[in-house]
Amino acid sequence: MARCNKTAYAILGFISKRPMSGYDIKKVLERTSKWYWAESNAQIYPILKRMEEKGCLESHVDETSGARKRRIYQITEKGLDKLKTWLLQPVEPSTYRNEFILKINMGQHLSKEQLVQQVEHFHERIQKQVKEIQEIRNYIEEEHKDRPDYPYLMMTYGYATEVWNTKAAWCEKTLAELQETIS
Amino acid sequence: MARCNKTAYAILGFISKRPMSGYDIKKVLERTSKWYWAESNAQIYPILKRMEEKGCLESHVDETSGARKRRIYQITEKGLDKLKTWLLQPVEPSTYRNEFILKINMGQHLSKEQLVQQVEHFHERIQKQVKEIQEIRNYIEEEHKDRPDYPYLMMTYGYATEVWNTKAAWCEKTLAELQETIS
DNA sequence: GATCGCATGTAAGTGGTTACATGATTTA
DNA sequence: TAAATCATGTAACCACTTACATGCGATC
Repeated sequence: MARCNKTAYAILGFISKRPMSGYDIKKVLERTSKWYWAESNAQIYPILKRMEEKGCLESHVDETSGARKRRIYQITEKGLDKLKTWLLQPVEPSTYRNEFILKINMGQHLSKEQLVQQVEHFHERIQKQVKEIQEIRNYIEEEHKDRPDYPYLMMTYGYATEVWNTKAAWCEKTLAELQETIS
Repeated sequence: MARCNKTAYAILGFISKRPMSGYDIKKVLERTSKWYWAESNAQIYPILKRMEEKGCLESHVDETSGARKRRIYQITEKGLDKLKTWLLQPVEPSTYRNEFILKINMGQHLSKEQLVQQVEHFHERIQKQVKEIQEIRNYIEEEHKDRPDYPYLMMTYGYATEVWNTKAAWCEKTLAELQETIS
């Protein structure tokens, strides 16, 4: 598994939940998963084609859909096999790139006020994300309790809530510390 | 700032702390920063060259070093200006790619035992990282209290400790939940 | 004299983003 | 009829990784 295209497996995984078009995948990712996985159109469409050629997906055109016709993809036996094999592989650390922490690390080159601004901006972003995650979580708890992946969705949203809240708490603590040294 | 090469700024930032060779940068990143920033040699060396051409860095060969001679880079006025300008820019969300959470999300395709294995493996990794971070933090607290960036290092290690501990706690909670539903 | 660590580097290829093109249908 | 939304797609370019090449000096 030196170089397995994770994006392809991600797409396979989302389609395994229900048949979808490329457009659907983009929407679903944006709405429910952008805090842990994102894709651009330029990735999605070529991968869908490639995976159909390989026999991991099959598709049909949805004649009932308006506007331009949608091509709906669904996972095949072979695709599901491949997905399951991948899911079993232990997750090895990939290169982290935390630009915010990098900038804090270089804090000596900024004034206290500038640092405070950076942290406040990050804090606002985190809080917005916490809110968004909470909203989707509530929606799923109310409308999708019977989904087969319901417990796993709750696990991931639980992870997000706890980790993001910790980040927010760190911001508050750090801002308080910075405030003290300014005055 | 549509497409500013963050890697270049990261390298500039680390060199701003003290003059270093490409080799040093790699070592320092690996030892102290790999939990939030990593680079490969194939990135570092060409970027060093390019930034010297642009006048952001200047270099000399260290004649005293054994083996192959080391080329030491240090930041210029221009480089420091560029770095500071970049540090002021607010950090916009970049595409997250959390393979572990992705796999948990697809948990319906795994058996409980397989899921437990995944979480345990992740847990071990997180714990190892927490320990590593703690070790470097202690080392810096004991040996580098007088560094100008000391308070900023502590902020970043504080962030790491809290966030990673939250991840570990989530693993423990999740494993307990999974254990219950198995037996 | 083999091997390890220091030190710098490159070729080839993959992965990914940005920005744009296209065109149909619905809504204002 | 203009604008928005649905829907699919591509060209060009940049970022990044893997794997390897090179070669010196110290150590075993």
